[in-house]
Amino acid sequence: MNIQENVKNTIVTAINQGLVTAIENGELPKPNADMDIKSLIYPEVPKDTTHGDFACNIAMVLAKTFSMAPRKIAEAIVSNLPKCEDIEKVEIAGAGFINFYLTNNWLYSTLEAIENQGEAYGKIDLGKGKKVMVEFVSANPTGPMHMGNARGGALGDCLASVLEYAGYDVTREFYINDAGNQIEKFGKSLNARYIQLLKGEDAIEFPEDGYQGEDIAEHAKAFIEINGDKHLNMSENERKQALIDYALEKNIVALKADLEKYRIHYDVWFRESTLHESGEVKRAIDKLKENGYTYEEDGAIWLNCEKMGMEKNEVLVRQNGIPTYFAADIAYHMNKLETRKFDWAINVWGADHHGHVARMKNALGAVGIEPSRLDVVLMQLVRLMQNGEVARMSKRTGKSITLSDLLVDISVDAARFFFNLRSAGSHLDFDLTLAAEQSNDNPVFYVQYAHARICSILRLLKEEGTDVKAFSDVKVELLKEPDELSLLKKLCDLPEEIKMAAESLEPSRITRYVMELATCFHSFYNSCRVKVDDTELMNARLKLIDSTRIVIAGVLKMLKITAPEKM
RNA sequence: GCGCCUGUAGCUCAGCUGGAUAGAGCAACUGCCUUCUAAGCAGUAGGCCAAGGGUUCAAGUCCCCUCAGGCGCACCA
Repeated sequence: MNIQENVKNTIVTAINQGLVTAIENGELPKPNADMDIKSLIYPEVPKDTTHGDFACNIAMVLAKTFSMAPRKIAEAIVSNLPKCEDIEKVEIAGAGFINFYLTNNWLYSTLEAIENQGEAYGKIDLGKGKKVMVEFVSANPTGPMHMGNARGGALGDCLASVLEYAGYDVTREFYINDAGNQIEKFGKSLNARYIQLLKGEDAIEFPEDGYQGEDIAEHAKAFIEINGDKHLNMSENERKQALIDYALEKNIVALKADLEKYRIHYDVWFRESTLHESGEVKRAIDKLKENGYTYEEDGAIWLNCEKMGMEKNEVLVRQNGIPTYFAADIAYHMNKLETRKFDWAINVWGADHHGHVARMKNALGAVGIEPSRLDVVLMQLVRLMQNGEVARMSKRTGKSITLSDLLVDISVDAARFFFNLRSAGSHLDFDLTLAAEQSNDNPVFYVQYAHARICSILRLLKEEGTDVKAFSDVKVELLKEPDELSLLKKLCDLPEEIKMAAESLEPSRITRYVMELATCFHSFYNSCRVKVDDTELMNARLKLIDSTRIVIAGVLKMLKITAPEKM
């Protein structure tokens, strides 16, 4: 049950009825028969609370249609509004706003909803059980994860949680790029380090475009410790393959471990190589051929993107017969949307891949899949700073800075919260030095502190024999201080916030919501005491803060952040 | 050159299908702990919403143009 939505519906119905009556009375002109006036009625929460609980601009919207002054229209509507016990008073203000002041009953019923639903409060049925896959991070398995993956991880994981709350059947997936060029490069790099370790630095030249990181040499060294030098006599291809098989598995295990530490658990780890082995890549290309979107040139097979209104054509199969990443990606999305029958696929990509979005969607259209079934959340890249300067390498270790390095300096709670503070589209500078120094300033502690404070009061009162009462035994109407009401209002907002976060694919809304909720609580805490002589009032406030505790804990759990009872 | 993203307080960012006086946090300043956790609260100050045009009763929000920054434009992924 979404209380706010119900209240809005009540108001829409009332306004609509007022309109209809006014038209019947002849106080307002008759609109065209095909005009759906009801759909134009949008009550919204005014920024300024003195403008009522909900405001509606319908009179201004209809001014032109009716050729009347907005205030006149508003007066006609208001004088014909049906009686409604939830509406305390209605005022016409400003240019023609109709402001609704409601009784507090709807706010009080929030406490009942929280009691009934517990930590599930806030869940809605926007998704109606539709199957959606969120694919995120999908970091290159040739090395450890960087700061961008840290942001993408927090973003994707929380987006998945938000969609779960919104009623979708969500699968989290990691796409392992264990095929293609970068694996080839990985193999060449490993091979070079392997030979250098056994036969000396000068025995083989390190590939120009190879992976320079120390982790490559470490893999080669560990490989030698296990297998000795027996691979030296094999063909280069056999040796490379053995090295790749060994190092890739190690890397994947490390990726899994790092992500688990970051509290991200995937339902599926999907390997690109399986798409090649199963023939799905070939089938995707055949399908494109069949539908007339391919042609051959210079010995390569091309996708005719110009035919789909795009500027540039793309290679699907190289001259050497090896399919491109793009071809595999088309097969992958066919696998998601056709083979595995997901209704909706969401990918979290770094903004540097934005050029790929339109191509991918068009390619889906070309194989007969509705492109709107794929959404891509583009995340702006993280620019890593250290001591106020742009940093590429960690000054401490000399290696590039990884997710695990980050988690040495700041807590998982702080990292997840920080990376979900801003919308995906905002460019982000991340100063590791500052983050480590000021981790106490991280707003996550502000929210956790609110939770701990509530727990502390509950503990104290419990020791004195006072427990939280059931909603039906509490005189909630005693809650009427401004800070009590704004806290109630904020609690009431959660389902609506979930809805907006899900619709806009912006989990950062929820992070900001829970901060605002904490603000409401802290204000309440400073202006109203819970432990007061008036037992009825104490019980009402106790109910209020316990409900707040449940909501904060629930939201933090959704974001996979701990909710400490003491700080 | 073409395309995508961004530009709002000193700094980092919100601003919901256009709505009433543009909001937070940090930094600065002033108050509030013998009473439930001061990791908190209340308040002051800080703005030509990058510049210019347009649409509208109404523009930070929509359209056009310019400027600045980031990122793309491979038989890489």
